[in-house]
Amino acid sequence: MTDPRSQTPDLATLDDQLCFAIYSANTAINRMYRPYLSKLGLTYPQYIALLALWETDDVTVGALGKRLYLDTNTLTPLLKRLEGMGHLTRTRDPSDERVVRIRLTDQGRALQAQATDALACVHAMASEADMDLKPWIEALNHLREQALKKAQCAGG
Amino acid sequence: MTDPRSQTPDLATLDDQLCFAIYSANTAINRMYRPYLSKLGLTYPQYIALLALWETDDVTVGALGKRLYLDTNTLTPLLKRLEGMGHLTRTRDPSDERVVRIRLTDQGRALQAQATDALACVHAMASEADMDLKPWIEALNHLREQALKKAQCAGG
DNA sequence: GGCGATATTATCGTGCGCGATTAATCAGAA
DNA sequence: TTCTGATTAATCGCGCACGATAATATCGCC
Repeated sequence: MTDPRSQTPDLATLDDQLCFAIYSANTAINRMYRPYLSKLGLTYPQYIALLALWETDDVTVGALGKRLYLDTNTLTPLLKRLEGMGHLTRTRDPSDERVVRIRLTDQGRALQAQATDALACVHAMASEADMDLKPWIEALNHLREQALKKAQCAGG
Repeated sequence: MTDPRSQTPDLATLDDQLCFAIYSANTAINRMYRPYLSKLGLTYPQYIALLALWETDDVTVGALGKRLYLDTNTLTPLLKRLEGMGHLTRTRDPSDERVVRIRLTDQGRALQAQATDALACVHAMASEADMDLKPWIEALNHLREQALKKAQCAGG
């Protein structure tokens, strides 16, 4: 216990922190996508939302939020902006007026083809770094579930 | 090519996207930390900044920004809030009035000991999930560097 | 010394992310 | 029917992330 580092244990240094590694990797990926997405007039979260909609269209705000792990306080204004751009429509479900259904427009669907540049960039990065993305993605998804479980525990 | 999924190729599905895996893992980790940090009156980015300062104190805003991959437009208001809480001081360097030096107060240094709960939570998660964090962190740091390189390329 | 170029930090506007609250609708019981 | 509680979405305020711009200080060159 006379380790000189006992005052600033390894656990507390920035490079040893999982939180900083994920935080900074996320902003870095965001910055990598940004130039491609700005050509399409999209932000990163808007792109993420469109990814979900390209996969499953005609969903409620709540269902989309569950898919993206976001609440309506984040989604509603984001979706309004995408609606304003003409990429989707937001309409109350006549059979249950509480629900708002999100549907892509033709223009919104057409965006998917235009977004290939961003994807190509990621794969270029992966191949340059000799990385196989699949295990990464699976591991990160697993990590997310673990963290969410812990978050629900503590946050009650 | 008669695969029904040819209209929505695998590349474009949410769960196969590295960007979504990191994005959602980051928000999940954020949520895991939140209850512990809110007890200390800190936000997640404030905690990240303090991690850097606990490691290296008495730095300029610019140097801290380089360490955290953030610019002054993000850091200045964040540091002002930490200053307002009494965790650090912001003083112009008399030998170069352009520079602002950030120094932890005793109170700011004392926070490090109080932040162990958050760390314990991460390690509990890791052990429950049978994860060795070290290779993860190294790999994520590598990923960040690759992404930043790509970002500078494209955005340059 | 004076002046343009560079460096460092601060400011402003927009769009997330989220805790807290509110509003509107629906379902079911009295 | 009417009232109560639950569900769904929207709104508000604060803090971060960042592009763009501005303000101040320093340095190099003449």
